[in-house]
Amino acid sequence: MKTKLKDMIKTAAEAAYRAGALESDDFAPVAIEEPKAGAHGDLATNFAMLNAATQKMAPRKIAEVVVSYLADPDGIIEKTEIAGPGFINFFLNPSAWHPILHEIHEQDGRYGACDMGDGQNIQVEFVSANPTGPLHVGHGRGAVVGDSVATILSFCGYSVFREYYINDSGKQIQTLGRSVYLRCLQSAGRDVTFPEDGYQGDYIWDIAKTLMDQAKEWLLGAGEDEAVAYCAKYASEKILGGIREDLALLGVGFDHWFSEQSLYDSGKVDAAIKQFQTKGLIYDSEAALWFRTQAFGDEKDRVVVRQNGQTTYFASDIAYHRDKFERGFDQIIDVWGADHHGYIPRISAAIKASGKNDDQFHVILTQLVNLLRGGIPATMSTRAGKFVTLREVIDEVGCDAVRFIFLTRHYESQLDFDLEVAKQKTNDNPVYYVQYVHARISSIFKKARTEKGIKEVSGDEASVGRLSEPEEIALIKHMARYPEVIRSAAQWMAPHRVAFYLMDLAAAFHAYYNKHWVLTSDPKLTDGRLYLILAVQKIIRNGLSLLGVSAPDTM
RNA sequence: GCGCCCGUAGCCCAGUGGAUAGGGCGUCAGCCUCCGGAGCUGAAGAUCGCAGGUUCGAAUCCUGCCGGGCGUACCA
Repeated sequence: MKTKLKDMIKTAAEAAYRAGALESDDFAPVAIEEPKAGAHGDLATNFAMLNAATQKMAPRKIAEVVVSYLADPDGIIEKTEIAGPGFINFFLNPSAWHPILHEIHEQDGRYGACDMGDGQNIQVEFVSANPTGPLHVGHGRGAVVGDSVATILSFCGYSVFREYYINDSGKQIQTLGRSVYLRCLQSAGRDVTFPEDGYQGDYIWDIAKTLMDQAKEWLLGAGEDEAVAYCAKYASEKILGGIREDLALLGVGFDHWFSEQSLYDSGKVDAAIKQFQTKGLIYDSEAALWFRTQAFGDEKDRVVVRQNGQTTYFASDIAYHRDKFERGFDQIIDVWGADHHGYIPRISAAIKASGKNDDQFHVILTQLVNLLRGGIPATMSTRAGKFVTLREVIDEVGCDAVRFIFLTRHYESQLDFDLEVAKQKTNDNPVYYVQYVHARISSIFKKARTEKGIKEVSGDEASVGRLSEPEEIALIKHMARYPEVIRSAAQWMAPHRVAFYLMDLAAAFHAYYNKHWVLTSDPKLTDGRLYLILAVQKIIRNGLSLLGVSAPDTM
């Protein structure tokens, strides 16, 4: 509808210029918006104001000229008004909105999709939590945001690849192995001290017990290095398996789980360091190797190989991000917790040093999550010892509610996640409000079939033409907005826009439902209304699927 | 100190330079003879942190300040 009107305005302005009524044909792009106040019409444009300078005319005068040259072959405009500083307000015929319904039904699950991405290969790397402990609720936020962004981008024509980077190498895995090993020794009654930097959680005890059941003799007899290495491998695989399960429960899956260790095994870390060394981007100082990140905008240079000869996490990350581009991705998106934001300049520097443009690299920083129970911080858990795990939250609250709560805030605002609120089935927790629309419509159709004997909905002109109630037109107008909401959600990588849209649509539906009867004694009117609410249901289902939330037929 | 994010009604949050700043919770007053009340209608409630600036127009852009969070490793 907006594009249609846009074209009409552009055509009118050009016609006015040819007729000599306007001074310049250098027009600003036409922007159409929906006025907040109904008295300002269905749609409006600030076209006249934007062009006041180039036309050297008063905005209201320009508006008059444009309106007088406006052609409306389809008769969609009921009337126009010039208002305020020079807005042109359009009041449309209600019937002008009817074709939207056919569009929705024809495109069905693809309604709102677009080809914005033009098939570009885009990689979304998210979660990537170290396999040294269970996921917590903050990881859950990154998982849900990353997953939903990926789904939306895919819906908008990008070829999306989801990836999880496993930090299965280096110091923290060593520490994990040592922690497990020491717990094994302790459980065998050996008097060993457990270091402060070891992993304290109860899950380490659980793993140690399992290991002792399986290989007690070997563990206690083997050399320490060998035993620690074995424990590290066993524990990290075990924990990673748990992480996969937790994410699956959240409806999050990946195309590839990328091993950090594989970068070392294939020599890609060494290769990256060597190549940057020959380019003079890595230098030797104080017995360590430094990357010249400062030359690319970082506040200081960063170490890639430490004095002790070990590479840093940054070294493998350089290799990893190079590898991403070598695999042919046009765009890469990293979803990180906000506590890693200081890492952006150095990764960005590494990418620029590799000859890539850093506008091909985008970081989504999800702000931290405060877990509460009834308003009180719920940092302590009865089971896991240290913190409440993501798994416990999903088990208690449910996947749909967890996802929706994460997606009803912009990822850049901090989030208080209250377990008590998340379990409530009130409008404090709007996932149910939206799902309820879907279930309610299913229920109406069930009733239509069983009690009215209605087999199918025709949606022909005679029935759709009966849709003239203000609430009906409001619903269709709302649904007409859906495609641009999706586009903006993709453009800004902001799934919360979809969530808020769905809540608004749900409100419009509930209001309609409360005021008007769908299953009337008039078959044509009933058919039109069923056609209308079926469209609403499709969009609710469509939108929820972009958020990874289910659309139940009964609740 | 420096860097990043956030300050919008009692509380939680939307808001793409546009007209009278929107929802939800909570509060108050109402709505079921019949499609699911996990619903609807109405009311009260805001100096958009503060002060400047940019322009026809600023919650939105710029500068400074004040709050809060996070970061500032040869940790990950």
